[in-house]
Amino acid sequence: MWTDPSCPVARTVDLIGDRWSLLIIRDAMDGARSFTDFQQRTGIARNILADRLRKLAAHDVLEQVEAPSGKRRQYALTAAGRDLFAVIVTLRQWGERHAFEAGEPHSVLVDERGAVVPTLVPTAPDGAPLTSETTVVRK
Amino acid sequence: MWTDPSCPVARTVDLIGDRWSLLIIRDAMDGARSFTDFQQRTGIARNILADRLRKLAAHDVLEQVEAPSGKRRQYALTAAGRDLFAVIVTLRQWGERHAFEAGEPHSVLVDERGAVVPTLVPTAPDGAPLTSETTVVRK
DNA sequence: CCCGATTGGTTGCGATTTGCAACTCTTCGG
DNA sequence: CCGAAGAGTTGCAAATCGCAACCAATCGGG
Repeated sequence: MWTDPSCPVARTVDLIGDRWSLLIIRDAMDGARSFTDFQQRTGIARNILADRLRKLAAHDVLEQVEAPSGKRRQYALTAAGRDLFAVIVTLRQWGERHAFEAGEPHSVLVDERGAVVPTLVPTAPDGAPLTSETTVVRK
Repeated sequence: MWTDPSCPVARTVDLIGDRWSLLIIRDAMDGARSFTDFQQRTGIARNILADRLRKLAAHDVLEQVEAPSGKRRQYALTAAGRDLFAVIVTLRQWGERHAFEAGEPHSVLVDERGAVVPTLVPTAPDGAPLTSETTVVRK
């Protein structure tokens, strides 16, 4: 089932590591709920969207909920799906730094007061910044 | 060229958002340098690996460097590639929380002292934790 | 200096996966 | 009750992937 069973990175990538799943999750965090919401925001093909929504639901990232006043289905993030927020934020912040020309405009993530969300940096328990050179994977 | 030109998440996903690129970057951060290093660690097909290494180099995530004592090529992360560390860390931490059964063993990321790297949480400038519900994307 | 092993790919081809368009079935609004 | 959306499904054609075989350049030992 897993690409590399002992590595949490590989497992996560197996579950959500394709272009469309990540964009679907992004849009769910931005308020998308219906099939056509997702289809229009991402531009994904409808059959692939149906497949991805099924897989994300099967992996407990999304769930189907009954709309309050009707029969039409809605998709909502589960607790695990909402917990992907940090992943989406780091992808966004990397893109802002490295996928835009200097001065090229892009959207930004702000909190309820309108303040820009600070860059997420891995740190040691004492607060010192960490990099791949100052960390190691222990089996 | 871009799936959604104004969204930094979409741009990042366009560049590195496939299963193999992310695993290649993970392995590069873990010390992989040669073609066969990457091939053996990921298990990727050789032609696909050659293609991904080319693309990652074209997008300035990896670069080819001459090995000190010889002609054989090595791949190294660029500054932009090393800056993906936070992305790999959040993917890893999500996987640890949601892709393993309770009690199922997995590798962990530790700093030079051996201390486990704390969970990365998006926060407001004042340190308050943020979620997708307490943030908004401003165009 | 020569030979076999290793490294770093490339090529061909069959198996999957995607994307597009058309079609269906249900539901919502008036 | 009728027409328009919404939510998928189906049938292809085209693009990707994965495997195995092949190849050229090193490297390493004798």
